[in-house]
Amino acid sequence: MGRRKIKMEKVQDTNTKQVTFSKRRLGLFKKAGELATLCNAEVGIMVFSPGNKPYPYGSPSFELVAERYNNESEDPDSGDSDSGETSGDGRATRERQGKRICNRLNSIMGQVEAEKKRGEDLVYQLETAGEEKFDKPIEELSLEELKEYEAKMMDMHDQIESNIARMETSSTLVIMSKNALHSLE
Amino acid sequence: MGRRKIKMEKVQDTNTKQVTFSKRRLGLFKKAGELATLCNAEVGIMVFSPGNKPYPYGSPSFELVAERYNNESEDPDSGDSDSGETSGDGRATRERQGKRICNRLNSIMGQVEAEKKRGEDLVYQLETAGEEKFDKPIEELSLEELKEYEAKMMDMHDQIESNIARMETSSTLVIMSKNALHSLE
DNA sequence: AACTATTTATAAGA
DNA sequence: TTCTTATAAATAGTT
Repeated sequence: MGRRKIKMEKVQDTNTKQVTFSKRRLGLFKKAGELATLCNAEVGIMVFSPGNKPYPYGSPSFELVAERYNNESEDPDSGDSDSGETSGDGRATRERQGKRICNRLNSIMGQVEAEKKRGEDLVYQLETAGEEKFDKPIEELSLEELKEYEAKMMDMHDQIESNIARMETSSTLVIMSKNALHSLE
Repeated sequence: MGRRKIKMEKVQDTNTKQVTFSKRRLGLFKKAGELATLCNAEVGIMVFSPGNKPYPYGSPSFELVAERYNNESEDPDSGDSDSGETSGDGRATRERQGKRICNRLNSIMGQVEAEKKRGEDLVYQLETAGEEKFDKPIEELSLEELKEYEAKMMDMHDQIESNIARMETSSTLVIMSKNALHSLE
């Protein structure tokens, strides 16, 4: 799957092995998430790196999936019945449909607003934690590790803030769409 | 990865969903085996189908990997970097505590990385959809298009909510980690 | 950390 | 359903 085909045996070069592990672990987790999303399945993965570091993944969470496995043989009760889509009404009810969609969009807008506020609180929390963290000197190694975590966390914040910003843009589109819907009535 | 690109949402057709589940579950397991072989890692996977049937995979075995995870949650001394400390006096105990928390943080970060990757795909999809809608006057948006757009917004909302929930966990752990490290002084 | 040349996975089709 | 094939996606080696 790359420039060359590789033999399915332990990668010898330490650096290459580390890179391969990172790439493939991420790829594996992505595939797991897609399986969960596409097929409405639950997936839990635990990976131990050659350095014996644990890397869990779970949808909804590794703990829940593992727990469910442990509790197996409890309830073989299974009900995967999908809620069937109600078939369309007559064409004359277009207006009512439009209003229903408007309500739904309004609801979404509310959730977006709440999400935004929640994200801001979170950023504040983490920034505070980050500042306090460096007030007092800690053991060298631990400090280094914490710095690393902080950097990763900031990246994550940027990512999420960016997502929220994009959602705002999308929200604008939704508002415009709502106006378009109104014009249909 | 096939004849056509598919949307990352629940497959509706029951038969198609079954086929997709089988193919992708096998693909996931294969990838897991390759990761284990190439990188000398240990991998355990548990999948619950939409029909709630369990499909375990493990290298060396799901049970062993899960058991190891459970053991290390309680005995963090088997973490990656060698501290050389094996006795159980107060300082060593605190060090273990700190390391356990650090390991946990690393684990969560790993999961977040994977989610981030998926989130980026989602945002891209949403943006693409938004641009397409701008190709024509907003008044010409059909109800179908609006519904589609709304669904994508919901997906994105779920994604962001999930990311934020994980961030909350992470920030809590950072605070705990900070406290634990302070207690080393 | 990005970037391609390739290999690999897989969505439809037979 | 199992097999095939056109295409999307993952990634090995590179910069």
